[in-house]
Amino acid sequence: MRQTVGMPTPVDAPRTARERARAEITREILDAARIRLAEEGATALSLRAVARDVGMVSSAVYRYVPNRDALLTMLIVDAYDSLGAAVERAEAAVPRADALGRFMATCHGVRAWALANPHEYALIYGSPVPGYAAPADTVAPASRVPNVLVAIIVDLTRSGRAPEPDEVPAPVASAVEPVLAVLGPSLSADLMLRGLAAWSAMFGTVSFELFGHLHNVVASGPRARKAYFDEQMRRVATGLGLAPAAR
Amino acid sequence: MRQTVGMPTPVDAPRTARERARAEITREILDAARIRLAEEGATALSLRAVARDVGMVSSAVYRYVPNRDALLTMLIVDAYDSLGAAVERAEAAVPRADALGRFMATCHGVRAWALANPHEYALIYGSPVPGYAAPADTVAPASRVPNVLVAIIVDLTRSGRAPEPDEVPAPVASAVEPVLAVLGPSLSADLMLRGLAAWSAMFGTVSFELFGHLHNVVASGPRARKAYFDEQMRRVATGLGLAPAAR
DNA sequence: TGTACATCAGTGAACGCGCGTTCACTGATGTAC
DNA sequence: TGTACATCAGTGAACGCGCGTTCACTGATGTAC
Repeated sequence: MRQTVGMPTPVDAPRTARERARAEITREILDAARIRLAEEGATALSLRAVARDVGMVSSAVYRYVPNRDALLTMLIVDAYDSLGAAVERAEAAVPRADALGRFMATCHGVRAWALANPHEYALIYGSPVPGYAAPADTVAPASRVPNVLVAIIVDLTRSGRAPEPDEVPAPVASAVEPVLAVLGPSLSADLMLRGLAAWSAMFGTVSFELFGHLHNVVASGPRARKAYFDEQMRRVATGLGLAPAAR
Repeated sequence: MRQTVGMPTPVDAPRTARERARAEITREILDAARIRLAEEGATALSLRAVARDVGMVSSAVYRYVPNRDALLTMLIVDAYDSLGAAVERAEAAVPRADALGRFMATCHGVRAWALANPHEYALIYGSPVPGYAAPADTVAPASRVPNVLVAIIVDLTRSGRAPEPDEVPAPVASAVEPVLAVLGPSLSADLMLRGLAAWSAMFGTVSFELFGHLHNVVASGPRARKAYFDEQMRRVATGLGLAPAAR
């Protein structure tokens, strides 16, 4: 259940033929579910349809998945992991000292993944699925992108290039205490607020594009859309204190 | 069908008893649908349930609503209008010269409405409903909030207090041509980009809060959440060129 | 290495459910003369 | 003002559908001696 598709855990590798088959079929079920999700969206996802796709009778799926909600959870974890891995990869390809480059790679990594996987994006960043409550398993995968952003900001402060922190009103400072405690004990409240703003702007901009709110607002060609996103993120980066000419 | 609930059109008022009854029952159906929507979300919305709520047999609803998609469209138009009216009201209460105040009133108006009507918010700003394509009727109501923002920016430029426009790369300038043509022929591409950023940040921040992404990030009390939002929007305002001490 | 038993995967039928939509119908309201 | 006909609202039954989940079952795979 905690097994991530495409990333077979080296420990706990299946030994017997039965275990091998079980792991493989579980993967097949998740793959089929992901395709269904991509084609019809989360709410139309049904166990019966998935069963048909993998060539089983519907009741047989219950050997692998306890129920529909569990399947949704797996897909959510999967989506967060897939997005996280893609973004980490994109960001890691940029030299550590190039903070602006790392930030822009992160932004474009998120957008590219979202455009390639719109329904999975909607599953995790769109309206919550009604009647479904995300369990704790999703927290860690969901933190992968924020972690990347925090790392960029922390590196920036370590290198002494972060902007002088502004004063933050006391109620605001205490409002961001939870995230400061978990992610960035070394960061000022001001810098964390900038980071959160960047994070919101990034996903807000992607969501607007993906959910159709840029229709008749930004020219619809892929190049125009990308140029628009790039420019907006560049401006966000400036707000974060990432100088256009890094170093 | 184009009749907006709560705002009976003075022209075309119903004359005969039959017409009066028809208008009233149509309103009852929409009200019931809105309540269902608020309680269970858009995807669970069914014509049969609405029929039960208003005390009719399911087939009778078809006298008033052609089908389920049409009902969804009415609810979407309704939601945009309700949000637009609330925001216009909040913004209009601030003196015209106080640009920052008008902007902040707009932001808080959006957030307050969203918190009060989470499912309606999700309907219009969350994941698109699968298999549903918004018709043209929704364009005008959807523009009410953007129109408010544009008016603030236009007033700002008229009064000569807008920031000096930055250079904008040519591909970006042409990307925002559609919105410049429709909403702000008098605005520079740079200022329009700032406005779009503010718009995205505003809804991005509200969506993050409403869709649960601030869980364990920003303290969950209503006061902390409001303080956080206020601070972020204040920073966005600064980026828009709205000085903290207006005038 | 061989046998007896336990575990597991997958089947097929069934349960009860709610959905959107159509259709022929009754009875009430409106309209034209 | 009164009557004959047309329009409309609402009923009730039905169609065909797909869903999640349970259950007793067969047959294959694994394990202990």
